[in-house]
Amino acid sequence: MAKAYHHQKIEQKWTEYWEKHPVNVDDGKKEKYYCLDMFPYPSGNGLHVGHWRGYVISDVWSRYKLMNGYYLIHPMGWDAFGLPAENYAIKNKIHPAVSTAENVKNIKRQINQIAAIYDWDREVNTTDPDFYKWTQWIFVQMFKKGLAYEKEMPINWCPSCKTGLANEEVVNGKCERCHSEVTKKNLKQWMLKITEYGDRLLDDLDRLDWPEKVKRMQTEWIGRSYGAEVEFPIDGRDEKITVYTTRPDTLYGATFMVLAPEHALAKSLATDETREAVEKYITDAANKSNVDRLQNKEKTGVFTGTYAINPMNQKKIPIWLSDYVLADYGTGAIMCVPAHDDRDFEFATQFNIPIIQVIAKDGKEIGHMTEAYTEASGTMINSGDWNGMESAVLKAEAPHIVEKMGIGRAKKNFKLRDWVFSRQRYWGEPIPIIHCPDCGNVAVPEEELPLTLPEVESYQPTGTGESPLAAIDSWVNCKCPQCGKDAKRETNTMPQWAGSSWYFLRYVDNKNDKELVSREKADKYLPVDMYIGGVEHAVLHLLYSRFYTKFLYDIGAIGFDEPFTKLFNQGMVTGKNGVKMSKSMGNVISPDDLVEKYGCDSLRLYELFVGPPELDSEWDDRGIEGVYRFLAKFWNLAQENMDRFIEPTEELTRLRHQLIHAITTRLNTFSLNTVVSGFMEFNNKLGELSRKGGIDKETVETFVVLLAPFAPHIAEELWQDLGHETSVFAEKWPEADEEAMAEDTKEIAVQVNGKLRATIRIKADATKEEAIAQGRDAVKDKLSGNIIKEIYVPGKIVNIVCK
RNA sequence: GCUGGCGUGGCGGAAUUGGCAGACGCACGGGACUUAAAAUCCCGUGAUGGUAACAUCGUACGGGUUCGACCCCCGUCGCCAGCACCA
Repeated sequence: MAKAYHHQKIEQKWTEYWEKHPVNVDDGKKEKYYCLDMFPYPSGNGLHVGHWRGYVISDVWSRYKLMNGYYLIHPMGWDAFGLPAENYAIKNKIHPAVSTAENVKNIKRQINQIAAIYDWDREVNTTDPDFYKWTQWIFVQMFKKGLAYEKEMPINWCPSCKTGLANEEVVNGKCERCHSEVTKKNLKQWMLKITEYGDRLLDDLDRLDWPEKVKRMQTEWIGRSYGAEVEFPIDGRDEKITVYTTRPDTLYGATFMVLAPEHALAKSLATDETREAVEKYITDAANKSNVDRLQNKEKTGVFTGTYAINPMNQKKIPIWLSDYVLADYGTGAIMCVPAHDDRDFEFATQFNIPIIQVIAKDGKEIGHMTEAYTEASGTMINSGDWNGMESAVLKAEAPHIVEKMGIGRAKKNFKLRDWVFSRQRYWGEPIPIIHCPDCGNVAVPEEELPLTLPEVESYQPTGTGESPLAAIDSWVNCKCPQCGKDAKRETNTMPQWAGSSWYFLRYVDNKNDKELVSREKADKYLPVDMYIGGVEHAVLHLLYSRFYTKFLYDIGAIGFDEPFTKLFNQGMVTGKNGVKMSKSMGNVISPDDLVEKYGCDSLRLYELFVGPPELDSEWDDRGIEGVYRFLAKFWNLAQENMDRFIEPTEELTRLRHQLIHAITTRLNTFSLNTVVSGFMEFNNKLGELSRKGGIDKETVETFVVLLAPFAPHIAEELWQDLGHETSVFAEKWPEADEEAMAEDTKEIAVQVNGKLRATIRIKADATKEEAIAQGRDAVKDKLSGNIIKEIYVPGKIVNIVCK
């Protein structure tokens, strides 16, 4: 009786073996390969099968690279600052550090069930003072370079989380985390000047092997545009209003101007007649919530009573206020060309403002326009000297023309805003700044870092815009490091993104107490070759990390300026009907029971088999039975043949090489679901051959080697049973031999008039004439009329066209 | 509204990118083994007609290009994602 497949026994055995005999060792000669998972937040809920998927994908890829001769950097750590731990602390009066440590322990246990080859010596935790010392150090360097600055301004405020938010954290006017409606609050904030890196963040996307979708999202988020700033004199005053436009070619068509209600000149433009209405409009606009502004796009506005002069034709144009103009983009003021801009058209129609067409549409002046003509193509009309020019050409030249005229300049703009970096919460890195009445803002001296988070009695956020740290007098009051006078500490903390913006650097040198990473190790092991995680971070974490990396490159801390060479976004695993797994929906599937029942190897395979790795997949527990049966079948097949292997036949050798080829190409294109189906298909074929005449040892061995990255335990056990004393992971990934793969004959389809009528087996080297002759013969009773054409696509098809 | 992606059996999904549609798995049906069940193994399984060989239809819908279209082009519908007054 052959040995039976006991997954628990085997998996335990090899877990212990790998513990003692690690398979991934740095011999100093191998090339490195850095495969990184987005590190998890240690949630109290533990992992569900969706989290597993990403980790399985990265481990399969890592083990594949290992078998291709690389030394792997494949680390894991904890993104452990953040609100859930803090909210838990508020509710249960347990220090976040305590609950976090418990959660880490549990999730680490779960992650170990995956049997991924993580190098736990490299583990990092963003809440560890030895780690956040460097998070603070980076902030200090940014402060010294003027990239971290303090500013009071209306920022996005989540009334439920009671903290300010970055632009990136506001989704459809709601808090990214808790989905409460975001309001505006005027707060003094630390900001990071990410806009200074706008061009590089955009241009360098070209160099990255990332999904186009993510690149597109970042491109749109950064939102670079080219145009001109043009100055419009105010009628009867010495002042000018500067506007930004991407369509300076339409300058002659500007029939009015609109300022954001928050514009510095807004109030002063009112006349005695309009003052009351203007002031009311400004107040109303200030009270409008983000969601209001987003959902209600009907144009509102108020005429200031004042006019500007169109600098091209000296015509007087009315100045209006409207909240469709954003205060914090461009100059907060726009020139309006209703004939060629949808929004201006809507506004002009509503308020009866003249519309002047300046680009001919289809060579014509339309007269009464019913909609704006927004294309920059056509001949200029009603435009003085510019008449007759092509608008597309003029669009590019106009910025230089206005510059020469002394009324403006070429200008580029970004949608990207500086990063609001202060959080009014407890569980984050304290911002290492001291406010001195004489010296102003002074950085905490580097030798005093880390500035540790003090114990606090109440974690409750105050809601006033101050962090709970502000209540600790003994901590707040300090001496200025520069002049020694009484001073106060900054009490805001950093956002959760701070630690995750650079953690991947620390893994390669996590015990260094002199530098955040040594240049030697950074040069040797970085950057990350493959980064695997969900798409939800497309513009948050991934943009911030790129910014941090570029900054650290600029100050010479590291020698590369893009952190992640290749990115893979795995799809979500959902419950029935595509519903996201969540505690409240009650549809969370824990991997623990499945590992117990079917084993780690089966769950690993099923995580891949459930669907294409880049797409969302619905979890169905029943499907795991299928992969379990496959493993058990393969196991039995191997065991039964152990003492009766036959010599390799030509067919077996061919199949073996075809398998190598199929698995390798599918693996290289990340088609991991079809890798698994490929294994199953081949296993079925082997079963058949085994019943018919037997199978050879080499084929089974190759199968085991190929299966190893996917189902490592069963592969090791079978490898040992096949008589090997070293780990299967010491094996080199096999190569397919083209010649051995080739078949002497091939089955091809024969069509008549494009319809399948027969299949024939032809010699692989058959000539066109031979193939067609054979094909014609096979369908001779299905031909009617005269043959007018005969087509042969080598190795694929014969098609006979008759009429 | 704009941009991008997708639409294939009862279900999850394959199809070497223009060449035999539905691989593989689930589910279902039949059979073998068993006192019986479970497990396991074998066979079948897009629809319609036919005892059958076979024929016709079939990749959201309507058209087109081609010897040949799930794949390319034009139009329509539906779903998903991102952005959302950025001038």
